[in-house]
Amino acid sequence: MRRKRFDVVPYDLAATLTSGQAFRWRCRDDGWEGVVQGRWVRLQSARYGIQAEVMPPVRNWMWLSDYLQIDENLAGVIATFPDDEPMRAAVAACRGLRLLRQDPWECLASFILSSTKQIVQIRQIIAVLCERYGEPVIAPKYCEPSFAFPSPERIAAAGESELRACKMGFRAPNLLAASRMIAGGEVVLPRLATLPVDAARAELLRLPGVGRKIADCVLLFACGFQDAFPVDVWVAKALHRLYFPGRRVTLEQLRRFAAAHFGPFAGYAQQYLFHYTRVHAKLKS
DNA sequence: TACCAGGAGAGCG
DNA sequence: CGCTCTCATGGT
Repeated sequence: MRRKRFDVVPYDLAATLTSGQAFRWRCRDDGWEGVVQGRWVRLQSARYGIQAEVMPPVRNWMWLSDYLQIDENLAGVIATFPDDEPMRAAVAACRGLRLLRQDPWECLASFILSSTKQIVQIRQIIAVLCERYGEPVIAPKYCEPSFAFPSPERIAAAGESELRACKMGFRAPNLLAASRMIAGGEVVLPRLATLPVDAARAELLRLPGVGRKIADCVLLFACGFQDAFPVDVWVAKALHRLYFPGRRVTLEQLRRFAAAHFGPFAGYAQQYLFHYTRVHAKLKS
């Protein structure tokens, strides 16, 4: 086992890993276990930040510090948020919540599977998908077998009925067709980060099952476009309740408001609103 | 049981 | 345009 200490404060691991941006982290013994770049990882929060454990060999830690966005200046990000009551409340309630920088394919596939599903269910579908099609990953003996996220080629080689057997329902044909377009080089995901945001979004929108919301999730969570602002049912509810109480507002109006109101790190602000709203909904019920 | 879930896409007036 | 319906499945 190789250990690494990341000095980064504040960093709320639990909130970050369970706030609906990534779906494969599991809590065990006061730590979090997952797979990043095909490597098994265990993370634990500490006073100084994060303690990481991986299996040897390890050449460097860039792949992990990049994924965790260790070098992001969180205070600087938050300083760009609008100084209004909703954002103050969200920031106060979600101290240390951060955005990850994920693999574009895993992110895209995960969000194709996310539509009209609760986060618990999304996690289940993805777990089955990885068990059936992912390459085995070397993990400590005490762990049950773990798997990498399956490649687009591997999913493209599956049949629609096989995928439906993973409980993904009507999302199966979308995931299959998208996999085939990626595997065939029709859309090149690693290139998206080098494009202007509108061009990158247009590329994603060519994929079946990918509309504005899912495209924005991939742009934000995987391509580094920190002003991308995915509006899902939760964020729409939050924006409506907090900024347009009692008024009728369309989805497009909410997007335009968000683009104008939340600044260069709008996507970060969105994650705070999303998590804040969900935690509060949970407390109220 | 009924309703809803980090939507997309087609069909309609 | 803007609205409605369907798609599949399971949690609460």
